[in-house]
Amino acid sequence: MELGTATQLITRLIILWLLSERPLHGYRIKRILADVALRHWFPIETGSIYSVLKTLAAAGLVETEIVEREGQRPERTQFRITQAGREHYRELLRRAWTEVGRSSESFHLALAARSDLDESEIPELLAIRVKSLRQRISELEMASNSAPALAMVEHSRALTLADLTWTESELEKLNNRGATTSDI
Amino acid sequence: MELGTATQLITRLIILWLLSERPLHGYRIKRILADVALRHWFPIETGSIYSVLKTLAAAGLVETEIVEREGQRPERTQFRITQAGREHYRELLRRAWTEVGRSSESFHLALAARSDLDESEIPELLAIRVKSLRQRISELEMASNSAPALAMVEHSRALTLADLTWTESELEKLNNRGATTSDI
DNA sequence: GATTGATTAGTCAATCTTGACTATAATGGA
DNA sequence: TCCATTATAGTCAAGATTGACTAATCAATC
Repeated sequence: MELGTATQLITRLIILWLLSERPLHGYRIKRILADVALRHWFPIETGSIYSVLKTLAAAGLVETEIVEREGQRPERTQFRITQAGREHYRELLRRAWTEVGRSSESFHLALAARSDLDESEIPELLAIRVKSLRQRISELEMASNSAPALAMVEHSRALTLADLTWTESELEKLNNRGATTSDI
Repeated sequence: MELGTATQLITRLIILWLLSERPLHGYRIKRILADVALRHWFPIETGSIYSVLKTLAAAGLVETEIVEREGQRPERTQFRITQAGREHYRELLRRAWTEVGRSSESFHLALAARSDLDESEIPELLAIRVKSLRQRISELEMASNSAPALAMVEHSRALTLADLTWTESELEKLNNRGATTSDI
């Protein structure tokens, strides 16, 4: 079975990841993913959960386990990962380990289109970016550090730091240039 | 006017970016974006171009300039950015400069779900990742270096290098551990 | 002048994604 | 006891995205 977009890959991967541990119903998945720690890393909308479950079921990667109800609560459909699902999941995981994402960042467009804003705006904008990056880093430092999360956090921190370094040096270049031009 | 997904933001931004320079028709945009250098950074599918143009037109950010034909070729609808479109464009650019993307990477899931693959697979997978990252870096080094592209390339290179460093150190940790365990 | 292949300009059905909304049940407080 | 609030479990219409496909023209070759 083929996958479409990058979004789709990650969404399926997340659902399969949760189901690989134990059978779950849609709403439970929704609640698990709503947890602050997870939502931050893997944001998925409510609708997508059910949509993806449906697709996975159609592909035989997941199957309806039971339709049960607790007390007079609404019915809920529990899903269980199949053998095929487990194999697919592990295959997706291998790809996730090896493939380097080609995320098209809007910041890159900003750089390419630099001349479309007043050059005088750029230092302020970069300063805001620096602030955002610092904020992100401090968030990461306070992040929960259970063992598996730790690697994620550290990887993310390393990349964000590199971004910060780059951005700061760009900003400094501008400030120096600005200083020399106006001081002479 | 509000924007939905991150995908949507970048797609609109790209189209507005191209239109900010001169009026274009859909197919021309398609060809411009099909160029290797651009496709690499900002991949957009054919269908999305026309879809986004339609949305932008409905929002008054873009207007149909002329429907012309060259010789007996099919008609083509040319679009021109409006004043509102220019303002929106510049606003999106400011956001692109300042906002730090929260891209949900599947590699992070791979790290979180590390125990779902055999630990013995991990070194090979990391080695492949290292190779992919090296490849990406050498691609970036050969990349076209017109002035606006340069900043993009350097930023990307800095982040990819940080990723490489992180991944290599992770791999080395594993190799050392493997060596000591099996050598004693 | 016929055939083949590339180019042009875009369409559209299938699929995916979003998030506001529904309908019921349990809970807490006055 | 009654009412408001929150929790449960999901639906669905509206919008976004994909990419294979169409239908015509032009260019080159046989």
